[in-house]
Amino acid sequence: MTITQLKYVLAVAEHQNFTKAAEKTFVTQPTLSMQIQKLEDQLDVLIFDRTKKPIALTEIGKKIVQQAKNIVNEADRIQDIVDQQKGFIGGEFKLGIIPTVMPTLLPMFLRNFTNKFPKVLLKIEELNTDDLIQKLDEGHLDAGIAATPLLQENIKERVLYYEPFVAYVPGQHRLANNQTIAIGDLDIDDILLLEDGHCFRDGVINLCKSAKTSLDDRFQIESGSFETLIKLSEEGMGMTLLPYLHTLDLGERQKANLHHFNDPAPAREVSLIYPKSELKIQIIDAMFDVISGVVRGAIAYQDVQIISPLPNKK
Amino acid sequence: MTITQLKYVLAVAEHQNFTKAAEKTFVTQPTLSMQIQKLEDQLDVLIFDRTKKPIALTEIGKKIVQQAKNIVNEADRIQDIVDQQKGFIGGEFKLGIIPTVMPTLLPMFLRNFTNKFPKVLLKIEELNTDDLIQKLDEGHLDAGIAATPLLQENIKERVLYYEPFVAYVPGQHRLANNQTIAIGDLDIDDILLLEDGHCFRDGVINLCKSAKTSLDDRFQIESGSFETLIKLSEEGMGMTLLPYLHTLDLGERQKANLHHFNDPAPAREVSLIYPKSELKIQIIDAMFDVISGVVRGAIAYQDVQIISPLPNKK
DNA sequence: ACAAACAATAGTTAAAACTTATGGAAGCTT
DNA sequence: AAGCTTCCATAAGTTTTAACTATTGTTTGT
Repeated sequence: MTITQLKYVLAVAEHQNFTKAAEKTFVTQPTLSMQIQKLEDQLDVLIFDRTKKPIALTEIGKKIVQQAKNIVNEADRIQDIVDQQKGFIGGEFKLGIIPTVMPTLLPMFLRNFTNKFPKVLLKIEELNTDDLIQKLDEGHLDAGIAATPLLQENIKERVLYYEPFVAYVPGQHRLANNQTIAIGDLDIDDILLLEDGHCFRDGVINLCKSAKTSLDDRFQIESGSFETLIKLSEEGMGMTLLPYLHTLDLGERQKANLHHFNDPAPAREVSLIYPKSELKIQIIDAMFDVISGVVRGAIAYQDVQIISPLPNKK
Repeated sequence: MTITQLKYVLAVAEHQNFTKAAEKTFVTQPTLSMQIQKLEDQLDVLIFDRTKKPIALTEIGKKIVQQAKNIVNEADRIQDIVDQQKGFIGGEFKLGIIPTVMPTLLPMFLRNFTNKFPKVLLKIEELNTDDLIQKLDEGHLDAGIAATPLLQENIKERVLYYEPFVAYVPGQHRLANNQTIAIGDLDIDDILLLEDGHCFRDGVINLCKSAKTSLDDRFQIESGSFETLIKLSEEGMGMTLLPYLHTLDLGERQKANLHHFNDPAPAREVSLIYPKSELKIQIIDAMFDVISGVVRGAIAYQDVQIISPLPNKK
């Protein structure tokens, strides 16, 4: 049994297809067939049920895949241990970022980071929180940036910053004349929300719940971008809430419509999250330091009230 | 990097000698040299410091060995998972037994076990408790039989039986006329002990401590076998304590010198112990069942007071 | 029934893992 | 200090195996 064989098994298990798995592992399809057969012979079990379409794992195959993941992960850590000992910061690093953080945070630290650690090959992906957690668990990502706390068993969180919610209230809105705004002023039915799947949406819903109203499921306009929400808001469809960093990019005219909350301002906690296994921890450390340094200049809020990003289950 | 290479590294790390490690891994010494060099090249670190005599691990080498142990153990478990799925009970099984249990317990279950599970290749070793725990941790043993509780982080215990202490009091001794005996009657300075390293010795010392006296370190006769202790006892050197199963082998004349304790009789807890990793758990289960079945007929004590086998640290 | 998709098989090649034989350094011995 | 032993590295040759290309065999869908 070799580590390579186990990697092949994992690839086939993941793609449920020998040909695709072969591409991903950079070998030809017959190589996969043979090596996996050899492993099956040696263990004297069938790992895959080849009669099913698409190909499926047998009962014991599932257990073997689980264990193979352990082994391959542990094996990968050896290079990591060596890198760490040498203080080497490099290699591939896969980072997932939630959509509502991506466009504002990434430009702030990306150049800085790649300059400082040129040997790290960053692969960045935009993912919502659920997918992010899943990919971290599966080892497809090395780290992620998301709103926290997530209360996940196998994931560690290191807080990068607290980003206050800012209300965008167009001129004709009932709250337009308030200098500042209180959580109690909010009415969920009056607020434009991002479409389902964004944790910022869930954060806003939680915020309003904590105020007074209970969300009932009547018609609401939802969109995937804050730009759209702002436009809709100006059309008189209601107010909306933006994360603080997004407000920095607005034009002067739009900034006039911003209303900050009274202290303690509601805020989301944005963290660097990564598996407890701490694979590539030295790169994670480096990234944390860079982002913290960059953000410290941009966000100076002290007195905030953290709003949970988790959807409220019923 | 291959699992084989990691096994080679572990072998050399263990034996601190390429030649011996080569024998143990059933390859020639140059194979080891080359494969380990290859791994070192690939990782671009030195795992071994070859200038030291005997050969030593480098700092990073220690970390690599630690991780390699994980990987190899996890890899071994795959075969185990398959065996378990198939309900196959077989393969090599290394069992360590403490000296004071070995001669009485082993004959009781060995034949029974090998008959029932002919495909298990039992390798039994006599070891004192400390060595046993260490070898379990290092993966050199699959399970052990020892006096418990041991309070070890990585070791599970399953109680096989409670074995009462029985006093052996020769005719001329001050306690010879007592029908039964109480813990309070014991005087540590008057009791013949096994030599240092036996946990039964520590058990007896703990027992006497719990009675009244504190052990002071003046001259005592100590021996490695109960037979010697009995002989010495009959020579008038004092009394001694025996584990119950040992008393079954005595002649009629010697049995007359046995004095059982009042209830609750002091007893040692004898358990099957094994690493938390539960490698080969199906064989462990089988062995537990066999031994429990055999012992149930021989030991029927209910009301016992468990004496710790751990040496009392000062 | 035919094409497409996909895995298995056959045959071949290059790499690797292992062997035996040998060399060289370090530590003991007398 | 010369000689012996121990022990690891190196060299050269052999065997094994992991990979490739090309092809065949099955199943699925049209």
